[in-house]
Amino acid sequence: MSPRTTEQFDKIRQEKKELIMNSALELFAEKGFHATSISLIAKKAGISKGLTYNYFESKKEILDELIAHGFDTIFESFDLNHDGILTEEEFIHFIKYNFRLLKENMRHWKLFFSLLLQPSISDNFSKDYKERAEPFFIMLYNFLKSKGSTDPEGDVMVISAMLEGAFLYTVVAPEVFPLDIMEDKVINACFRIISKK
Amino acid sequence: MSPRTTEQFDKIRQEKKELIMNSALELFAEKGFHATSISLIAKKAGISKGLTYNYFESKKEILDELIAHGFDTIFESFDLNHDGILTEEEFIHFIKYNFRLLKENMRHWKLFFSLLLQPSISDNFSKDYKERAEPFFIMLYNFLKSKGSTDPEGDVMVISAMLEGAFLYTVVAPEVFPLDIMEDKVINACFRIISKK
Amino acid sequence: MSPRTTEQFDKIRQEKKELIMNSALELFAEKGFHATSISLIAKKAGISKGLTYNYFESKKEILDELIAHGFDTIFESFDLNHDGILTEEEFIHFIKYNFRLLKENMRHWKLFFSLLLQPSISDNFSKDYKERAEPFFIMLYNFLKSKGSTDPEGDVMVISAMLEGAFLYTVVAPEVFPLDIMEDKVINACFRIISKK
Amino acid sequence: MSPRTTEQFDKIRQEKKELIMNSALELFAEKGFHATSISLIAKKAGISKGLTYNYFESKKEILDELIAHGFDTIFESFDLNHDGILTEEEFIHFIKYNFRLLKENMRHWKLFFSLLLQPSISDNFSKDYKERAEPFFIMLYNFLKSKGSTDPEGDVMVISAMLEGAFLYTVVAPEVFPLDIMEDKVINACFRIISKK
DNA sequence: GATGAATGAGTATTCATTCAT
DNA sequence: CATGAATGAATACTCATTCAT
Repeated sequence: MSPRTTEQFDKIRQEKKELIMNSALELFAEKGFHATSISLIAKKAGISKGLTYNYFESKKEILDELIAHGFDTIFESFDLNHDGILTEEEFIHFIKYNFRLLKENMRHWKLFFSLLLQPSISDNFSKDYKERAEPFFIMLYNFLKSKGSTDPEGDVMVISAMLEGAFLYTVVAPEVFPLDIMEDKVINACFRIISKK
Repeated sequence: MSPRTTEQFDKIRQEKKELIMNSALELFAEKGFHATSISLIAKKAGISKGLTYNYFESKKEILDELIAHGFDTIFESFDLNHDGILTEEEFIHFIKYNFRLLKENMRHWKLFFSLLLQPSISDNFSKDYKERAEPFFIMLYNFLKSKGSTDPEGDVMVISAMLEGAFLYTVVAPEVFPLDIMEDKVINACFRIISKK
Repeated sequence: MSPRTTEQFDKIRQEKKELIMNSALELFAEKGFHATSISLIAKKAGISKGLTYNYFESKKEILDELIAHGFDTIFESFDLNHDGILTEEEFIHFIKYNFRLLKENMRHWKLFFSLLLQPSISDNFSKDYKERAEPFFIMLYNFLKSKGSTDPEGDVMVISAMLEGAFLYTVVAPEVFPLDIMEDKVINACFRIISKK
Repeated sequence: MSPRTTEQFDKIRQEKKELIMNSALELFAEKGFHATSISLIAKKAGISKGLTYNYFESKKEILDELIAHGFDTIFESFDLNHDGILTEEEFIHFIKYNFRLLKENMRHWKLFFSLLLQPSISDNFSKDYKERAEPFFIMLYNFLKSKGSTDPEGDVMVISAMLEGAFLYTVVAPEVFPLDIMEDKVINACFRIISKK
């Protein structure tokens, strides 16, 4: 009977917000942004349509927060403060870590791929995405250089293309390209690319 | 006074249909199927909304014809009746040929990537796509085996992932990943993967 | 090679016009005026959409001419210039004659019933219909009076209601109410109504 | 501040649904199904177009519910559980009762007549209608037999034709065939048909 | 905070009608 | 006379968003 504390309210708000975002993420990833209606999101979240607008200004804002949150989940956690040089073991760990992130955030990735392909949906998703991915490329570049690559830039391109392609395949046709198998093959191929100069 | 001949009508129909399909392809590729309205397609084609329905039963039918036509353009021309073994030169030619196809059909590819990510838009696009791509994988498999690959299946995976990723990058961020540069890097990387056992 | 005479042209025009009207009648009777498109009428007539407008100003005009022609067919031919008194035999003939007209113009009747029920389609169909039917009622009235009816007006009402109902049933459910059987029953019932005062 | 209770919502829904159905019935009866637009229904009901779809899936569904409701109103209330034999008084009451139902549901009848004439609008309206009318015919048949009719089937036909015709006249031209007058004439005529063998 | 009724702008689609040939 | 491409207004229906309760 005692009034809830501010903290409790905040917690409830936070949880409800996440509930909505999760529902939205699943639907956006599966059906696309435009084909997903607010009604559907609300229904999936088990709340009323109107309540959605208590937490988000618009459908677009849900997407924006999903993008922001997805970036944080996928890239931020991706803590690359090693100014130093990666060993081979660390590189392997790095690739594996990325595959694990993919596995855990499949729907984010699916959404992100869609957004990359449809820039009109989210104005500067593409730009933000590139900025976020930057450290990844730098790290890869440094690693390849340290390994003696004579064309580290080109190697970054092909390796990240391979990774991106592997991710896309995994997201789109997981039954044909199982993640765990892809992972090993990709790591192995990376080393073949690196070691052969 | 006298009505147009059948040939004249056929010509008009042919041309107008292509006009509509081109407009639609560009918009579908750029904004996505759902975000593209018939009005917009008509406006881009410089015709009235109603006329669109003189040529296509529905918006979905435009997409279906685009898919069919895209498949033909991208895969059919892709004549892989080499039962024999590819030489290295032929392999290089094959990769280059694919990059050329990509270059010429950028918008088809963009559309196709989108459709792969949103299966709900076109019921069995995904299945059809896989069927069409099959010969490609077989050819690659045979080539890798002929080159003495101890894991041709795995190599097919990583190489096609690299190609797919390169295609995706090229389509999505051509300014960062220029097609011509990618092409050379990819060919080079393929050989490094192959030769190193 | 010799140019057709005016008469030939008129004949062709007349025939084509009838062709269109027949197609339209069938469709209007079956699907209703609004649910019948000009395209469909043209297709059924085996001509082009545009040509229809060479013979009729509008879809509405086709209906108007059908109504006019239907009136003529159903009522005009119905030559009741007997100022004198009908014998019983003549009355029987009269009823039979009407059933025969119904049989031969089923679709006109179907259309007319529809129009009676939807006055908005044809502005004064209802008025015209009543005017046309007037002589019929008068004749019936005179006949009943001559037969000694004490309430000829009332008898006109019930007998024409019975006829109208029989017509409606025949048009709407001919399998349950076969025309030939209805005919005998109705004639018989008329006499029972008349003779019993 | 607190949201409406379920009861409040139910009441609103109930009332608004009836409002829409009443508007639709009036328009369908007057102009026909195809000539009545959703806009018009909404305007007549004093609500927005969109709201209509909050209550009905489609225009067709409005019609279906009107038919179902009309059947219930016209036939269900029509309690003919007399397994026994009707007296003449009961028969008179029965006819009068039917005229009263007609009077109270004029628009339903008008709509139903239209639907009978255009089976394409509602797939099995005709079948359902016949099923619903069945008990009526059986009752009439039994009554006529009990009165010593030598051709009860034929008498059912002509009497129901007369009733149907009277209904149609009343619906279509109430000013020429006033319901109350028709009623007496019809009852009277029925007895003349029956008593005369 | 929570509900769902209500709105209005937008979307795909149809169709009577026009018109160049 | 004849064709069918072309138009534009209308129609059924959807959906993000607002708001009274």
